Amino acid sequence: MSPKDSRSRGRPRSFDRDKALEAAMVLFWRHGYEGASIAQLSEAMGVAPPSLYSAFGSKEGLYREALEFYLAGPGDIGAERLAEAEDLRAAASAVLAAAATAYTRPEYPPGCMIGSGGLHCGEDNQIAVEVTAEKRAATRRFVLTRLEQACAAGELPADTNVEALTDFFGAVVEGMSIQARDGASRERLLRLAEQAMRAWPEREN
Amino acid sequence: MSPKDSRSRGRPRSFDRDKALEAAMVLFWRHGYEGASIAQLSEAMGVAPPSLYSAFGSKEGLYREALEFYLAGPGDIGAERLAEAEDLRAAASAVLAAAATAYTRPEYPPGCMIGSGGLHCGEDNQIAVEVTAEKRAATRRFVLTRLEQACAAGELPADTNVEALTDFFGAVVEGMSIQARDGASRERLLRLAEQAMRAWPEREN
DNA sequence: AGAAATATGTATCGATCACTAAATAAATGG
DNA sequence: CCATTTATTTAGTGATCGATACATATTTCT
Repeated sequence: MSPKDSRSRGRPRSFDRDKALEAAMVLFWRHGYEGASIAQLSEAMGVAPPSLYSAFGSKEGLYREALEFYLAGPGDIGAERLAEAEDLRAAASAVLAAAATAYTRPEYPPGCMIGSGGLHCGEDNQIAVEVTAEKRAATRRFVLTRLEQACAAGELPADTNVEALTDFFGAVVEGMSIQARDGASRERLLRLAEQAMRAWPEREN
Repeated sequence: MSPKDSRSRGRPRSFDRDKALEAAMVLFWRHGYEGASIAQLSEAMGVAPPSLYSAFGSKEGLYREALEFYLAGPGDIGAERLAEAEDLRAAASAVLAAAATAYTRPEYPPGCMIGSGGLHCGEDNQIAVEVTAEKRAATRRFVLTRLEQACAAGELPADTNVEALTDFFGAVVEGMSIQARDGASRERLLRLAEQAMRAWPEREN
């Protein structure tokens, strides 16, 4: 099952699966699911369509793997630090700063592949919309769970509306992604994040 | 030039241009520029392709007119009230509330056709991305100008970073649009907006 | 009435879409 | 060596894309 397992039978794959995935990720990132054609993907990946389909199953399968590749690579803004940090407010600020950095990497397309991706598709490709939305939803669930814990532990004022704070936090991240796509600089996004943190409750104790 | 001008020569148009535009707007709104095909648009508008092209020139022309139709109709969140209101902070809050309402109308697709629209297209359709981004940019320019005036007039604290506040405000609106697309209720968006307003400076005088 | 102008319906256009059938190449197992 | 297995190459599949040619219908202008 694992790729480095004892060499399986048959002709070995002639391309680097991760390098191909990286190229596909960039194309989907920049042009969206429908905006990246198999012909373009095939060319950018250096993999002819039959091999592409043999390795990834379908365009949808390739997209799903590209999303995972993104989340584990340039799309990782370290949201898990919310769960580890002692100072939750500082951790939230650090996540926003990481987003500002991640969404303005000169070597990658601007914005977030997930936060502002997969929003629109034709009727035949709604699955791509759903797959991307589920990634956003998973992040929001994670943040909400963490904020509920924090509220119970007194790290947040007892009257905090954690759902509203979670939604707000997600909206800022997603809005930053759109503004990055519109050309906002890293510094500008960092100042946006600083402004947003004024809505984050201060510690009480 | 005007449609109700003295009847022009030639066979009169047999469909209601605004009704057709409304149908096109809804399709573009829900599926995006590339996700809405001419065949779907033609069917939804009740207008065969030759008449469609005769009336709107091209798919891009139809999209541009649908955007204007949207801005003047269900997409109007009353941003101009920022310029008129005495209490700028209350006006900003009202705009966010109007956005929460506009993005969750049961008779229309969720979210904002512009705020979270036209973000991704194939290389041949980048013009649609640019047209939509320019609408977002125009709104940001308007808000920035207003906040600069307010800062000069003492309606905002003198040390306010108006650019950061403008970007933040836009990000919240755009993030609300994405969350609406993801199924957030109107009430939830209103609470998000309320949370966001905590980052808006209080009056000093 | 007849000419000019504009819109409509029918029937497509070539290009591109996601995807694959068939033959060939390159590896392992016996 | 030969069978088996898997990947690659070549050359396409039918479907749909945005857009249009052409003939016809309906109006105004002279």
